Amino acid sequence: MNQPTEPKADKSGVRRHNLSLVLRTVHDAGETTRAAVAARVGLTRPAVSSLVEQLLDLGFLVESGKTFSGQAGRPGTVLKPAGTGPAGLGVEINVAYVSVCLVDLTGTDRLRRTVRLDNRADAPAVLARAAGVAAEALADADALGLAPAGAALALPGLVSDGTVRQAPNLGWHDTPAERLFGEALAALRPAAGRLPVASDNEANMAALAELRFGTPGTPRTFLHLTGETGVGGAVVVHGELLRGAHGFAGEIGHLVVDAEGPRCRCGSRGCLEQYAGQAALLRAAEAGDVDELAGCAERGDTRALAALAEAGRMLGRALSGAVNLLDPEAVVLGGIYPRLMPWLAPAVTAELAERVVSGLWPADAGRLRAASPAADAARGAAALVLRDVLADPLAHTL
Amino acid sequence: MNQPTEPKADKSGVRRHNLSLVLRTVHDAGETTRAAVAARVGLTRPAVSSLVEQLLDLGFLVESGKTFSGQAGRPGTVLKPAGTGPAGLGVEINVAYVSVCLVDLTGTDRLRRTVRLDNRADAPAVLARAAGVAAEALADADALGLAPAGAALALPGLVSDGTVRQAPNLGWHDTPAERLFGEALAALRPAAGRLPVASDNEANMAALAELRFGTPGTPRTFLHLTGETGVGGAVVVHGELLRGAHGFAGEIGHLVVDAEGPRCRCGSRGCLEQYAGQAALLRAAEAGDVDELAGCAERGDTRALAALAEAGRMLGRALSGAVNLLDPEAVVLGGIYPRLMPWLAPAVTAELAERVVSGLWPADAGRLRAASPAADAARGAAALVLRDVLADPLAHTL
DNA sequence: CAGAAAGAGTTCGGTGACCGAACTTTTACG
DNA sequence: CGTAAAAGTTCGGTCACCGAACTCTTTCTG
Repeated sequence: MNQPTEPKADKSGVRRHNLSLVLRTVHDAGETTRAAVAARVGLTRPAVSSLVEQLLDLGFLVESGKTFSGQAGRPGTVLKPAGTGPAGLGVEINVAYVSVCLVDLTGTDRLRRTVRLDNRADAPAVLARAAGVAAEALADADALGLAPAGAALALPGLVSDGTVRQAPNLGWHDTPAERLFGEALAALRPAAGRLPVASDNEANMAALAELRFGTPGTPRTFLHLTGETGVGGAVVVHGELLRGAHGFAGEIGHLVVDAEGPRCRCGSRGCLEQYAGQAALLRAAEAGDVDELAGCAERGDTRALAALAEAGRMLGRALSGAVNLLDPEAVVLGGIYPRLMPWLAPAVTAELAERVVSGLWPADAGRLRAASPAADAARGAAALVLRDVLADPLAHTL
Repeated sequence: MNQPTEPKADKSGVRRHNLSLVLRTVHDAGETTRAAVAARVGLTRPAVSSLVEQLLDLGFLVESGKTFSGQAGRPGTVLKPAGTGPAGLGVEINVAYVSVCLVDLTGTDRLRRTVRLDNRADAPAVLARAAGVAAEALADADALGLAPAGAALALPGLVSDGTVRQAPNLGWHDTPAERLFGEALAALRPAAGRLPVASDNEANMAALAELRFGTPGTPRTFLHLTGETGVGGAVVVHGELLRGAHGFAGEIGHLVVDAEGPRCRCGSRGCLEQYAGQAALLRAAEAGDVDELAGCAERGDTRALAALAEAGRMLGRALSGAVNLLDPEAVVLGGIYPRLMPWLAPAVTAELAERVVSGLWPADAGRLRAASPAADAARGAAALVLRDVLADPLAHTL
């Protein structure tokens, strides 16, 4: 009985909602006019005018010239999301690097800073180094005319409530990452002291990036797999991340594909990760890295092709379960998989076709797709911040 | 770009929202007063008074006496959901029976009518018979002071957009069930002509029933399995059914537990259903029905115990995948399983403990639970209707 | 090259829904 | 019996949107 009931509605709530609605409408369209927005969302033109005026004042939108429709009638004033002002700071911390980016409201990557370093170390130290990189980015933000509205961390592990519950690849355990990062950043840049910090699993962030920056036509309900050392997964339903009860949803890498298979570090046996993770794949193909593997496959190396086919079969098997359970419109493969698609896809597709309840997976083209190269976890993290801004622009002012 | 943008907010929308909010608050509490509602939802007392007055007028709430707090101060007027007026009509159509119930706003089953008959027949005929049973129930509704606000069908198959895409156990295929049922009902009872008809898969309806009528303390994010001829599944996240892109989500029965296992009628191999479905279970235990199976198990029959242990293992294996993917707070087993829990649960629990990513499934008591006997699909269907009423009481008036 | 038509945007009075302060009603307590 | 406390109501104020009427800018028409 103590769950926080959904909030009441009152007139200030109406205003907030409609400000967000108008901002998101302009954002989705890229460019529009007041009248077009009004027609789209069902508000009257005067109401939209008033909302737009406020959004202009606050720096979320800019006017730029007039439309040339060729039609009769007064041309409209073009509205666009502001390229200056509110921005999202995305910070990806991975085993071998930290990558930071600043993305503005138009969705363009205005600044990117990637530092290769070994993060399998003491969590506070790693987070302090990441905060250092972020601080450099923030130092440049002013010159770019950007005012970061928040920071988000993409982390390789189970994340809930701002804490990394476990991240085997980093050797972290119950690390309050948001707090540590926030404190380190505030120490380096007092001006950034009040910057809200969010965090999530890198697979979720990558999925968010795909949603926001992926190739047009990406559906809004999909499964996203990230092939890295292990196999990360995320579930997006109707444009929203499915986080589950504790924020751990999406662990596709530990779906069981062979009950009696090899022991996995998670304690189970025969997890997908043991067949389709980067480590397993390279071992089976006797290749040193993914480039080499792709090269071997291109040259028709039997061992490489067999390893890829087997990995594809296992991916398909695990995915068939996930598809039966979640009924997505598409499955998106990211990380190392896009490069290996030609050799993985046939086995994946075959397995899906055989194992998914019929009707649930019509063999349309494009239901199995490679992640967009533009969609990395750091940008996804920035998108998470921007999503908050779009959801309640007023909250990100002052 | 053509997706229906979320609706604008305006003042009439505020009113609708707050009417729903107040109604749901009273509903959740069972009994309250205006002042308590105001404190709970954050509206002022005058605002709540106005909203309550309208809800009283419309017949959604009733006043009943005064509170006796023993405290100083004027006692409050007790508010309750009306036991007369709006009601939900739930209709479950299964292989061997049709069950209809009328549930009022207090959540009590006011009328139940179950007819055993063989529904493996021509869909229009079956739906017409079901409409007949529903019409009888509606005929009694007046006497009970109930005004059905809608009907919902629980159907054993894949349902989307009011149509049964496939229902192997009934032999249906692309059957426009909502329309057929609605037309048959209108023919029998012209007064019910405008009754909106909804429909969903019976597993989803059962999950909804568990959510609404289950034992108190049922979490709001859970997996629900229904053991019947096959194995149905539903996913509830934060109190909402997860339906997926086309409405087919939740097919847990076809998760693969043994890639080389027996062929399933879905076309795949080694689906959970082949091990833990009623048919498979009875076959393995050489029992005629579930009662007999439970009896054998009670007497320590080795064959029965082995069959149950094996089914439990397979259930656990499939569930571990689903838990890794969805991070629920609990798993609820319904249908034939509650009766078999003592013999199933150990194997299920063991398998979950081994295979779920650690931390994601702490071995709390009550994370694996039997469905409440009060939660059947017909009541779930009625709950679906009532949920709509609670979400927008004004829409169900005229 | 007027004049009409059309579409974008603004002005302005109206309305509905909630807020807040003050008021009334009802109970308990000393 | 007076005071305190809580429930519920009354009433004026405010805010955000609506709708009709208006202005402004462009294209089309004869």
